[in-house]
Amino acid sequence: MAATATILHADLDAFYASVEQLLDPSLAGKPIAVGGGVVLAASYEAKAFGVRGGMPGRRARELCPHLQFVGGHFKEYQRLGDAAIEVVGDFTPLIERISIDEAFADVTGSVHLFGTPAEMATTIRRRVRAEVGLPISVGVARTKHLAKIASQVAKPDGLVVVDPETELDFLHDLPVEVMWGVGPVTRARLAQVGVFTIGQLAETPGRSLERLLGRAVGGKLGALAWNRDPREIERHHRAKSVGAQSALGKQPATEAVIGRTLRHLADRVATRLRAKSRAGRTVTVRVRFADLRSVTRSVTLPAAISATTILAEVAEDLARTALGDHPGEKTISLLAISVSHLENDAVLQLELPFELEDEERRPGTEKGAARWVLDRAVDAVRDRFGREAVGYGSVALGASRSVPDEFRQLAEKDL
DNA sequence: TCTGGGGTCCTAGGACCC
DNA sequence: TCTGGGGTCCTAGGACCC
Repeated sequence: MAATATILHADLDAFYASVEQLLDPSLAGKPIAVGGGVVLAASYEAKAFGVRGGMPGRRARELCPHLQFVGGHFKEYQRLGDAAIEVVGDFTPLIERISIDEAFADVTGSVHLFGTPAEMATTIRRRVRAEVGLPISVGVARTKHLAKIASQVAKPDGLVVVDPETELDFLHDLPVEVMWGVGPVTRARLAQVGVFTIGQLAETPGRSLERLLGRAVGGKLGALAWNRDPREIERHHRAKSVGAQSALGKQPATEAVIGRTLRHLADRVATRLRAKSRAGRTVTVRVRFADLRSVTRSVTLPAAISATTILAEVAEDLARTALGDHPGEKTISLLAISVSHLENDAVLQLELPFELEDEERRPGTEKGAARWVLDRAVDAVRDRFGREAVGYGSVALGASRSVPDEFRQLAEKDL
């Protein structure tokens, strides 16, 4: 018989909002939201009124007139999130952190040291509350997927252990939307064929699911409905892409607006690439129009790049192509740049041949190398004196920055 | 119910190669 | 010149997650 794994999923409750209530006890027990224009996180007291993350601030206020908005203490989120996950790390080195406020842990080999999984989970919850000051919910099960569902069911501030003997009983009464990978579209498609619970999903033939949802999603959901989840803990992932985006409200689709915004975004993306000693071959630009429809254009270069000016030029070309294909669109509401196909060691890429038509873009040529060296110099100055100390003339975008830079950094999934 | 930012994975069609 | 089959890469779009 195969050894049965035990996976634990730990998830801090209403994380940003709980941190704010911890930092300012007068907020405890009250409906609060972190954010302003958009709700980044809502306390459970606010959730009781229907306030949800991602909701426009105005809508949230309508639902909950006494809702109190608080500014985010972003550095504290990082510190306290790290501290909580470190408590989990005291029980096993096999930790997979999936965001600032949640992690999987494989505690299969830890039972001899720390007792049953239920005892470990109880201790983790008690210690996080005592040492960090925050509520955390924990799910324990044989698989990652089930552990994750268990922690959702446990919220707020609870613990759910799924006995391997009764896991299908536990799973099959739950609605399909608690599953990983079932969002609004998939939920609606399943509802159309009368599938609302995971049990009903399990009874649906695999062929039907694949026809309805596609091979990958259908196959995956069918397996998960029977709790066949082969995934193991992955301790470190490397980012596969690095990107940045900027919502613009409504702006005219002019060269000036697009150039300024893309240079700013290219600066952010390229700086982060260089900081990680990485570079990428594929550049993707997304343009969202006023009606929120969006198009993407991408190009794969013969060699990886991480220089700000080169990235900006490639991005501007792509944006021009995208807009050229939609001549009727005069207003844009968002621009984004993403770099993928990442390779290590940006320095080495300088030596590779490069065959873009434009001389200056060649990383292997003198001008390309000079740009890269200039970028590194700018990076170094910023490291010492701050990011605003020096820029490319486009960094002072400032005007409609609805989300603070600190939040952007939290959203960067790396590590 | 039209709201942010940073990501991952999948699909489908076409180009190109053997 | 038509025909078959398989594989890889690229591009565009979509669904989903935190």
